[in-house]
Amino acid sequence: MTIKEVSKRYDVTPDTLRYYERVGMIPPVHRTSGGIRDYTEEDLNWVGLALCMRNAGLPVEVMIDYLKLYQEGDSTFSARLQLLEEQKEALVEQRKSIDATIGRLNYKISRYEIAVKTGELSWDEDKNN
Amino acid sequence: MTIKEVSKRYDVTPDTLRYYERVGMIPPVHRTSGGIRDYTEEDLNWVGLALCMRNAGLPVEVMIDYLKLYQEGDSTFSARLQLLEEQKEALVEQRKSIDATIGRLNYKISRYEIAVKTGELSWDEDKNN
DNA sequence: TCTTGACTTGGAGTTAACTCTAAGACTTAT
DNA sequence: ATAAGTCTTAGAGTTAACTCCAAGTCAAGA
Repeated sequence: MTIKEVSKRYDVTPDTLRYYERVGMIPPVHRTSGGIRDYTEEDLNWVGLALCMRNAGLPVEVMIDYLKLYQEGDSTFSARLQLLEEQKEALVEQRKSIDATIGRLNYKISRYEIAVKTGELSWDEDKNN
Repeated sequence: MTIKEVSKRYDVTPDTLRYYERVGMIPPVHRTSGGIRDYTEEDLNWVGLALCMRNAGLPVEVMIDYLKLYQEGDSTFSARLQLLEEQKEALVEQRKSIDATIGRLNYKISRYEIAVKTGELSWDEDKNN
């Protein structure tokens, strides 16, 4: 599969795919005899994992570290487990922040819905309008 | 309340507080006669709102736009409502990405827990280790 | 074979959000 | 009243994560 096709399938630019490979977020991608990238299923799985992590907001550095451990072989199982647990915890924390903000936005939205109807914003002990 | 105290209360640097004010994420903060920042309750509420938004990952630009609308007065109620709804939707989407990644991490974690015990990683139809 | 368009690389440029620096003003304790 | 420490500003510097560019290579059609 060409870089163009992969970029369409995952909705990401070819530049980003080359960047991920260059910095070591994914292993070197298979090439044709002419040196052109030809993604295998396994390459695609790595791309999918990298994008999943990035979409959730985890740093590029985390995937680089994970790939390094992976490439060092079976002796790094527990290090990989620890890395995964730490990143999961970071995401759980991030989800808490998001939920808190959604709650705050919901409150404001309900007040603005009324404000739009009545023409005035009701009094609020918490003055963040 | 001094910038130092505010920075401790919200666990953020004084530089960041000045930056938020400078770019217009929060209104100008009250000053002493000598020109030194002296945060009022209302100033603190704005700081709290700005940090809440930023912690959830919303861009600085969003808070700047919101404050501009706020400062334009009552004629912007519906624009503010729309902005808040859009940002809430963005957060709901972001939470979905996070949940998907947590799910993927949980699966990997469970496999690595076994791998650490047995010394080998069980076969996986999806090859992202 | 020649042209056209996509691919390659190394390296430079961009954007967002801080973060730091320098030079000077304010405040507090002696 | 003076020294030490904190505050002020404008503006430069940093970091993460792309994103773009130039010069050249490769592949497919006329």
